[in-house]
Amino acid sequence: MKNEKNIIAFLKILLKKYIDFLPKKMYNRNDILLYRFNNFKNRFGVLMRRITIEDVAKKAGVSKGTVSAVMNAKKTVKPETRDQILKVMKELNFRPKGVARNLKNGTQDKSIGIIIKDLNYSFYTTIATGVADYAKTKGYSVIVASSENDHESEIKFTHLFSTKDIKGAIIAPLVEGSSEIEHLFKLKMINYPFVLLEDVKGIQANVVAIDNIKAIKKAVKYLIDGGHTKIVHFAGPPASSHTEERIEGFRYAFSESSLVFNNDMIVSIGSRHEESYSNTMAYFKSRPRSEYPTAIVCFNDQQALSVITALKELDIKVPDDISIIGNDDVAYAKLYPVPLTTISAPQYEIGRRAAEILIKNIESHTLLPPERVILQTELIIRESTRAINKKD
Amino acid sequence: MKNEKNIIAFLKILLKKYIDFLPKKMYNRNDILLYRFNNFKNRFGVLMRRITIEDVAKKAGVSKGTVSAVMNAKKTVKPETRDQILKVMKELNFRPKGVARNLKNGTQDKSIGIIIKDLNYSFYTTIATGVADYAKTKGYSVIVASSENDHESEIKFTHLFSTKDIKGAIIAPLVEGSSEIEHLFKLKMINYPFVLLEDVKGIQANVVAIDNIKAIKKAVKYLIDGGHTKIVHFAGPPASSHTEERIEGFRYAFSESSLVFNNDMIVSIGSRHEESYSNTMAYFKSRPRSEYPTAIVCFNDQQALSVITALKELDIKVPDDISIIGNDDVAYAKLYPVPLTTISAPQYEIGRRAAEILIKNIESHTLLPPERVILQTELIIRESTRAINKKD
DNA sequence: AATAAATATTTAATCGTTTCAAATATAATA
DNA sequence: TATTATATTTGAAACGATTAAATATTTATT
Repeated sequence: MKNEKNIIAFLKILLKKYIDFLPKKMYNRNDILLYRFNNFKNRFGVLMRRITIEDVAKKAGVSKGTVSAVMNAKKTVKPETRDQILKVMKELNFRPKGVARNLKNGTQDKSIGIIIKDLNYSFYTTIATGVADYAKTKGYSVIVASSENDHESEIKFTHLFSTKDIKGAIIAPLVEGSSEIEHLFKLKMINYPFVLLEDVKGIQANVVAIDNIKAIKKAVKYLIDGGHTKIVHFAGPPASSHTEERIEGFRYAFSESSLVFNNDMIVSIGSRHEESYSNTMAYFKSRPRSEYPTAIVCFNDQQALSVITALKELDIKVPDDISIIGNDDVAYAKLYPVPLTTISAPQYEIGRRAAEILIKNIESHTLLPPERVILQTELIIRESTRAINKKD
Repeated sequence: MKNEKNIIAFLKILLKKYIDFLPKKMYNRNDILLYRFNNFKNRFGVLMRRITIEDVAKKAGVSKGTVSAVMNAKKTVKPETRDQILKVMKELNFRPKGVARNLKNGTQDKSIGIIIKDLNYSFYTTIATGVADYAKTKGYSVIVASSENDHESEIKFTHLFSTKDIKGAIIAPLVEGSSEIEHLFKLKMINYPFVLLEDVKGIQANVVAIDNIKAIKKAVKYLIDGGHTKIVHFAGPPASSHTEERIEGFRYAFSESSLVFNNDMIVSIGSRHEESYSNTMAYFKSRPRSEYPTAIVCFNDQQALSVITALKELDIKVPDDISIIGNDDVAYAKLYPVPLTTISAPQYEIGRRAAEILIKNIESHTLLPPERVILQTELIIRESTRAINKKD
């Protein structure tokens, strides 16, 4: 207490010096102080004792038990006592610590988490929906975390889940280069149940994934059978194993045909709209019409839409001049300006299966051996592709 | 222990009776037992003592401290001891309780939660992205929960967040009828910081929202100024206050014009694709061409797309026959078959502001008075609307 | 006024880890 | 062998609430 006063005094001095760093007059003087105080505390680890139920009890002149009773809406508390306690709680801005509340009689609520890569990409949110629907039938709530393709975030979330008594996690892992997977090993050590949505080299774990390689092979074969010879792949973001596998599938398809693969057929254009749009523009502007491909296999539907938009701009007709194949079959792919030929992944099913395995593991008393489920994709033919019959 | 054996014996009997309910031979005999056991336990509340660090310590012949050291990767543990402990942990399938781990030295990680209504609706995921981006600058992680328009889920999630030491929550509240808001009062009682994304009658809290009424008024006025007289509003899902406010705005717009409003102008068609598509079909098939409206103000862009799709099917031209206005300005609205005229809501900004207020509250030592922020929208005119000059 | 019954409050044990000073074992050195 | 340094392990005290049992207080009943 006394120490706290000293710190405040000290801070007042600091404030005079650093007042200009404050966010524009959003706070009144008092709040400025507290705001700074918090910042300072966080930055320099000056610990301020947390307000506990005991403080409230003392100030209100009752026992901890009574305060607890108020918080839990027990009807045994006399109204006047109750009011007094509530008042003190407000005054002290008392925030009971959730974990402590649940320590004694382990919380009832069952919940699992899913870590996806991109919150605004329907591929992942559809998976999450599959997870949520299945989980609900088993009485579990689902919370979603998105790493937004940041490996550090992924680590943070695995830690968060496992320390907050979220019972298990489904993870779309970021596998970059030789990939840091220490956090996954940590989970394994504490027997924390989890399911991966992509294979991760070096770790034995439950996996539910799609067969990207076969998927792309199918798409390429369809184009080759349709008479296409000048085919390219517009690849996705570098750090993704989806990107890698799709490239591999593309390459692989050629080994089974009479055409030969070469590296110029892989064009990395990303999948964010602005990025892939401008990369597409650049690609076509930098080469003569005679060198245009007749077909493009896109990384995903989102990217395909950007490509189609760019092509329209360039006055290249789809599919007359160039055929386009997407990937994912998102909900609105059939509504594109040109209804999109694409590879449909069973996103919802992925989520469902992953949730199923996860919950089985959560509820098992013994450590279960890892499972591996690979789901197949389907080529959905719409209007963005056409066969070429005249060889040129 | 002995009791546990009895239960297993009892279960064996039960099993004989209910063996047919088991999932198709996925488990070996032993697992079947455990699987059923868990089910049984959950269903009838037979509590099986949880495996604790003490069990591990005892079985491994060491103290709790040593086991803890292993779990926390301290380097002071002799390798053989470590291995032995890890082995026992696996054998017992020991899962340390997260909350207990964090009890002593309050977890470092700072996290906030957001409860949205629909994980697959970009309006909300964009808000969440705004939240996440701002939160990140303050060192907070964000987890997302989606109520999927289920009020019970919303309640569950508020409880989940507050008891898992998620530091605060941003909530897109479901306000149905006279609305159950007890859970929000509970949060207030424990001074749990939260921000609402819509006004909720009867509760004083932080709110960051958009001005739906003004938004729709603007849209309707634009149509009326363009000479439209037969305007209808395709309303959204019933339980949403967005739906209500938009209807109100629509109605209100007429009171400021020379046209008169009547209830037939409000058509409830929902916002899920299948639903709004078929409702649109039904709407037009059930009336003669002469009674078609010349303009439709849609609940949101998603719905607008379904409507446009249906109209195409019916061979009604947009905007030549009917003008369409959306709502939200989602990322792909400009790429629609007919680039969509729509009302742009500052989704990202909503998220940012909400996060800002939330974190300010979290970090304040005193209880701050509630804030209310109403953000304005903008009418984005594209190609799905046109003016009518000939009066008919 | 005495007693019983109903209400309200306190006390003390408890949840399952982590922490860290002290104890002990082991290895290195004189 | 005794001494010192180093490596391991132990064990009790936290952490911050909840809860059942014990106690105190008020109200009702005779």
